[in-house]
Formats: sequence, C-alpha cells, structure tokens
Amino acid sequence: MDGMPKLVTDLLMPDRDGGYAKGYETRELILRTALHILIEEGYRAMSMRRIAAACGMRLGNLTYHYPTREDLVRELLNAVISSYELEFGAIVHAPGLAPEERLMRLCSLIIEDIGSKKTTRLFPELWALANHDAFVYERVHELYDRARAPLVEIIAEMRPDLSEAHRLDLALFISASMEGLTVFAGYQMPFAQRMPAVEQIAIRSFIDIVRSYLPVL
Amino acid sequence: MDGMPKLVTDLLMPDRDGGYAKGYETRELILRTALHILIEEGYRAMSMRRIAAACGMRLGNLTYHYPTREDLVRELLNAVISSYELEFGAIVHAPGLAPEERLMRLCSLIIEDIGSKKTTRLFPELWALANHDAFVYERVHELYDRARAPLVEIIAEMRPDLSEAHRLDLALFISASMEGLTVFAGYQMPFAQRMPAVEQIAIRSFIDIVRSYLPVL
DNA sequence: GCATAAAATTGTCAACTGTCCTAAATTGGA
DNA sequence: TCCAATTTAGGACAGTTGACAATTTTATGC
Repeated sequence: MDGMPKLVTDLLMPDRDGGYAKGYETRELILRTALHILIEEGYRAMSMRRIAAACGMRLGNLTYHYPTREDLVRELLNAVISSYELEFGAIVHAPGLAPEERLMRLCSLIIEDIGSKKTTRLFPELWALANHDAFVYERVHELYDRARAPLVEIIAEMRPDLSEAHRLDLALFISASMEGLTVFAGYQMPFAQRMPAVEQIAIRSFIDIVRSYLPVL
Repeated sequence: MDGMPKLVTDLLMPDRDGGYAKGYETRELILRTALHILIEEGYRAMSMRRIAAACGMRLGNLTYHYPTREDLVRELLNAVISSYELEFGAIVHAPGLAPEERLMRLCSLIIEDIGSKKTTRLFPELWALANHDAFVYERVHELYDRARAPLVEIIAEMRPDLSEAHRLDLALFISASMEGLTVFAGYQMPFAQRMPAVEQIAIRSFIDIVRSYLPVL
C-alpha cells in the first residue's frame, strides 16, 4: 500500500465471542475498509453504502454486523485506538538506560509514528470528531492518558523534586508539542522533509526543559 | 455568547462588488451562521438546509447567494482565515522591546487564542478538511506561513548566526508546539485549567531552545 | 414613484442517507 | 450427513441532501 514500516498495527479487533469464523473475518474486513475510507476520503465519505461497496458486500450484510452507523463508528474507534494503546503499552521498557536516553527514544518513536500516513490522516479526524461527540472525546483522551504515562514516569526519574502535577505539566507540553507536528510535518505536509531537523530541536528542547524547569509558586 | 474577549474578529467579508446592501448583509449572515454551526456541531451538520433554517431563510435563497455548497465552503474559509491573517498581521509591532520579550508576548497571544472556543473548535475541523481538500490545505498553510513570519523575524534577531532554514526549523517547532496545545488544553479540553502552567513551560522552553540551538552539520 | 435589477419564495428533481425486513445461502458442530 | 445457527442477499422505507427553475417580492438608482 503505502510505506512498509507500519509502526502500529492497523486494528485490534475485540475477542470473538460466539458466531462463525466467517462473521469475525467479515467484521474485520468491514472495520479495516471503513478505516481506509476514513483515512483516504474523510469522515463524510464514510457512509454505510460506501463501506459496503468497498467491501464488495451488500448493505444488508453490513447492517447485519453493525445495525447502526453509530455501532460501526464506535467499534472502529475502539479497534483503532486499542491498537495504539497496545503499541504504547509495549514501548520503552528498556531498563538500564539513562532516563534522558529513554526520553529521546520514546519521543523518536512517537514522532516517527506521527510522520506515518495513517496517524497524520486519522488523528485530525479524531480531534474534529471529539469536539462534537462525547464518546470519541472520552476514548481519544483515554488514549492520550496512557501514552503520557511512560513520559510522566521518565520525568519522575529525572525530576524527583517536582510534584506530580508539575511533572504532568511537563509531560503535557511535550506530548502537545509532538502532536502539533502532525499538521506541519506529518505525512505529505508542507514541511515533512524538515521533520528530522525539527525532531532534533524538539527532543533537545524537551530534555532541556525537563532538566531545568522551575515552577513558579 | 461565550467569552467576551474575541481576539480575532469572526469573519472578514470580501469587498462588496455590485448588488444591494441587503444581499451583502445576507451573505454575511449566511457565513456567520455557517461558521456557528461548524463550530457548534461540526462539518457534517453544516448542510445547506441546516444553514438556511438557522438563518431563517429558504433554501432557494441560500443557493441564490451560494449556488453550490462548495462555493459556500470556499467563501467561508476565505472569510474566516482572512480574519486570522488580519489579526496576525497587526500583531507585535512593538519596537524597542527585546526580542525575547517580543517572543514571549507573541506566544502568549497565540496561546490565548488557542484557548478560545472558536479556535479550539475550528482548527481541528480545518486540519481534517485539509487532508482531503486541496483548497483547504492551501489556504490553511498559507495562513500558517503568515503566522510564522513574525516568529522567524524575532528568531533572526536572536540568532543572526543561523541560516534561514534553521531559523525556520525553530519557528516550525515553536508553532507546532503551540498548535498541539489545542487538543489538550484548548477550550473545554481535559487540561484547560493547566494552560497557564503549560504556557509558562512552553515559553521558557521556546526561549531556551532559540538561544541555545546548535544545528548538526 | 417607477422601472429594473436584485433578492427571496416555492416547488421539484434525482441521488443519497440510515434503518429495517424477509428470504435465501452458507457454515460448522452433532 | 444433516440441521440449526449464522451469514448474506435483496428489496423497501422514510428522510435528507445538493441543485435547479419558475415565480413573487423587495430594494434602489433615476
């Protein structure tokens, strides 16, 4: 399809409870196809009929597996976000390394993912949806909470003198800084080629601020 | 409506060429109403009929002023983005101040704007649209180019030793960092209350990195 | 105030949307 | 192998969408 690396597996399907194997495969095809349309053409184009057609199946079959569009969207988000959670859960358990080094590697991984087509295209859609849909809002920020956790841990090692709240502030800034790169240096964005340089700046900046941050009282 | 400050005037209408004053007012009402729906309910809800109804007019009249939905969206984006461009064009012409001080003020203004309901809600929609619409992509990044210009200027004063490309890299990082705050600490976002603390971290971090950045060869 | 350009109304069109229902085909365990 | 559960097909429904055309109403320069 696109690039080969695929940092994050596209979808993490929920466990199959009952039903035939065929149905499970069909549901996976449906969600994968829906995700593809969402990424390539946007949320507006992701209609039930459009998904069914792209799957090569009839509308009736689609609505058999996902009775309403809301059901489909919820399951799609769950599957997509779960795959990111899985990824960030398995990351950076590299003990023995200095916290600075682990911070660098973690940020590198996140920024590399931000440069991927999937993430660059998907997350702006999620951010827009989250502004008008409580379920999406909840699920997206739950993901960010988990992605921030290892960051907070590393910061805690580097700055045991700081309160938990101040560590969170630092993690928030770092997290937000990286996410913001999506729009400017993400996949096919105007400054995608500058990503390596900006990444260096970002990581240097993050280490500096974590080392030197002195909260105002 | 919401908060009173209104950093950026909502819309900058194009000059009226021909037509009655009534028509001009109607077009302004249409775009203002469309923007309101876009912010409150998202792009999907912004249908021609929905806009017409919210304006208290008939669909036929709406399509008289904007024959196609695409026309309306284009004009809306032009008007909205123009108002931001006007804002950032008139900003931070405060000579006599140290560049660090001007950098701080500029970033404060941008971050304050990011915390507003309008910007927090509007820009994620624009980012998502830009991924699937060349016109929106063009217009949004044109806006960012202009918003980055004063940043690059200040960086040039602080770091005359750097090449233009490296100044741009720094400006990109700073710009992206701030935009990223939208999702985490923007209007009604989970960490909106931490915005002041994160802003302090951001600005300290920006000044540090601009002062100390040493590009790799 | 009047004539005319502009604006607004009203109704219609085909295409698309999500949801639902029934019947046929398929799957996979007994 | 057979049969019941599951999956798929196919059609229908009411509602919505963007676009268009004919008509009436309103605004404004002369």
